[in-house]
Amino acid sequence: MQHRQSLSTMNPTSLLAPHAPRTRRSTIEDVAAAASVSVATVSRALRGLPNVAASTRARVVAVAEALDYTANPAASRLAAGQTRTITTVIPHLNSWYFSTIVAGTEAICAEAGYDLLVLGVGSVNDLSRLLSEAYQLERRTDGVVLVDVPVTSEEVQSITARGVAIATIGTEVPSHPSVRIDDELVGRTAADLFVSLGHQRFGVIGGIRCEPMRFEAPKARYRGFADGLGAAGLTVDGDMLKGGNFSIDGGQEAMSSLLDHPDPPSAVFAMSDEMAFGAIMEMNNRGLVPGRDVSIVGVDDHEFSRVLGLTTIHQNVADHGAAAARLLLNSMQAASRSNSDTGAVADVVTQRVVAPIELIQRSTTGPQLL
Amino acid sequence: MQHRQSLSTMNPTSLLAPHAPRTRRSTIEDVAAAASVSVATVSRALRGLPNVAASTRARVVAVAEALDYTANPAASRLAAGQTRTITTVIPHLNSWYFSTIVAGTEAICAEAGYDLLVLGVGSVNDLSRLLSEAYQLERRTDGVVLVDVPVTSEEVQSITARGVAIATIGTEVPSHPSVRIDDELVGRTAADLFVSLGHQRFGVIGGIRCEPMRFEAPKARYRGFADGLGAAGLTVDGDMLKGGNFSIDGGQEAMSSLLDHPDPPSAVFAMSDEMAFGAIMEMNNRGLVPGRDVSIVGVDDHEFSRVLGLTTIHQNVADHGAAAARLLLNSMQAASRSNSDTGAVADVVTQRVVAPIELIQRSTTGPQLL
DNA sequence: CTGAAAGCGCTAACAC
DNA sequence: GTGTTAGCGCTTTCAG
Repeated sequence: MQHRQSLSTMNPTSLLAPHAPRTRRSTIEDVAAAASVSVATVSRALRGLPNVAASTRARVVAVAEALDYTANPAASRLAAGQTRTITTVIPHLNSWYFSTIVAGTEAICAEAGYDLLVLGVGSVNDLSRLLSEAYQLERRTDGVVLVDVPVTSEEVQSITARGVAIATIGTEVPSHPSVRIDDELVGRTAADLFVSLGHQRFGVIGGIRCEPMRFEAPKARYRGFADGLGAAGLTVDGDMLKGGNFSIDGGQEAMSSLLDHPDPPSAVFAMSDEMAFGAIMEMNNRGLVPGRDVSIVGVDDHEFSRVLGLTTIHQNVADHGAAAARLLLNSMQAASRSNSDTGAVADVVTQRVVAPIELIQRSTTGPQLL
Repeated sequence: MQHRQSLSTMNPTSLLAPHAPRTRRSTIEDVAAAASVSVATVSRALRGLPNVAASTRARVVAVAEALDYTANPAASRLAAGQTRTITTVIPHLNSWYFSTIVAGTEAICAEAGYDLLVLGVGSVNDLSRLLSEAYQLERRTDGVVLVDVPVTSEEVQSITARGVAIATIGTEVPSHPSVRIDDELVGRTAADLFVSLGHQRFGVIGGIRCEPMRFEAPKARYRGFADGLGAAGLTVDGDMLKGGNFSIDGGQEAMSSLLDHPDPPSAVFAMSDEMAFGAIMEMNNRGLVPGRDVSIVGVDDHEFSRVLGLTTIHQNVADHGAAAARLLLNSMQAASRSNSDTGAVADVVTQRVVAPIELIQRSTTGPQLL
């Protein structure tokens, strides 16, 4: 299969491979020829490497532009062993929280010239598929953003051993960049609010249910909530903690069982807005008015929260996605520098950012009556 | 840089390229050697091509499995000119409608062993970036799913000319597979509902605003709505059609101006649930009760619609994403077959599916009072 | 049905 | 600073 020759000797489209482009693309050789330099120089010039005379670089860049030349990604990947692709690994795609994160990540990747691969890991098996040798993670991506996916240190090991960079959102893993919020503070904020409103009987809708609780966030939020109440001499009953599965339906069921309790709560802390929505639905069904009969606070500041007037603890989710992408890119860059540098690389690689949160009071919280 | 040799003569990790994997991967040559066949045979066997003895194939497959071998995607891409990647092109990532579609598409791609690239095209310029020669669309993807992105036939031309397959969602382009709903029927359904409830004064919240209306759906929905009313001898005032931008805020503003009208509507057709949510917010602000003071119907059956009790016209968005992915995959397959076949390929390539819709009555619609 | 060999388009030593 | 050259790991003619 000799493209060049067939192109010059016969109908160019006749015998090409099934999916071959119908239009001839310029290659690095074309640019080299047109700029009267070697392909190596073109490669260096275009990638901004040192060891290229400014004048040469300018000429090469100009020629490349004129020829609409860009390196064939497959070829660079094969030759360099890098993919210029990063991958977001997410539990569900169809939830506001996750898709907003992806949006933030996508923006940064696009800006940096990286492709973004999206990988849903609904069940735990999916993660192991990703980690299996056969999947060839390192040949598909230079780095992964793990979004609220719990990983063991062996799993992290197995990823880094392949030369794939890691950043996490919502969780932290040792010696890798991460962005998260202070989940204990989230819980404490909710508690403080309820305490200040004079509530005394509390319910919590968390994430726990059947699943062996591998997620840290719910635990931390609960801890913060209990601590906050404790500071005011108050407590939550163990049986007032219900699992809501971070879904609307789960939130509704949890609220239902909370309200069925002989001594129901006057204030409910839902660990996500979506669960709070379900809880509010259940209140409506029972003719209860949020903020009057029962107060409820959520977490996230989902775009619909203001529609319902939900009091919530805001976090800037899109920013988290973007920030994690930036950290990941930085760490990859630092890692590659470290190979040429002499030894000790600064731990820019291990930045942990704890993003701010903010209580947004709307109408679903009010003072304890009677 | 001779990997093989350095590996056998020295510390394997010492002189590798910066990002080279730390663990040696098996290559097609390893498999060939272990199975005592040529690399060509391995390649054929593993890809299920004909011209391989069943016994040979079985042996090769077994060996490959034992060695955890999978082809290096970059190498296959370079050699074959196919990427085994498909790309979803979407206006916004952070909206329920779009992210749900992506979720559906992702599932199918994963199943088929394709990678899924996500490309946001917020503004129109982004589309032209994708189409620019320099972006090398065909070297990044084998096919694109255009989700509600309006394209001219020149743009379609430019994509197919590169050998990239196309499928669309929400729109149709000549001779390419698509999945959409019957937008006129959507409008008519809304109209019929209002008519049956005895309403006479109508408002419409559509997508139009400043932007030159390139989108077809809003137009078709409006047409259907007007037709449906017409069949009952009713009409919509031209100044009762407001642009809501398909966003919550837009819906709220639109509703606000509708209600400010001297003779406000008793029934409002919002072309998306999200706009309906904004509209309901505005009603709440004014102390109006949806379904009693003003009826409103949305489109989509967004997951929050049931929280608000919104009457809406349901469409199965996740299915649309999956269906489009399947059609795209099929058409790509058909296209590659057509190169080896003699002539005429069936027009499986051009399937258009019109997905069903369903009216879901909840509490935001009620009979006309007084 | 199978093997040999020529690329795909680029990057990275290594020499000059 | 720049050119030469040897691969990266696969696919695909072309012979047999």
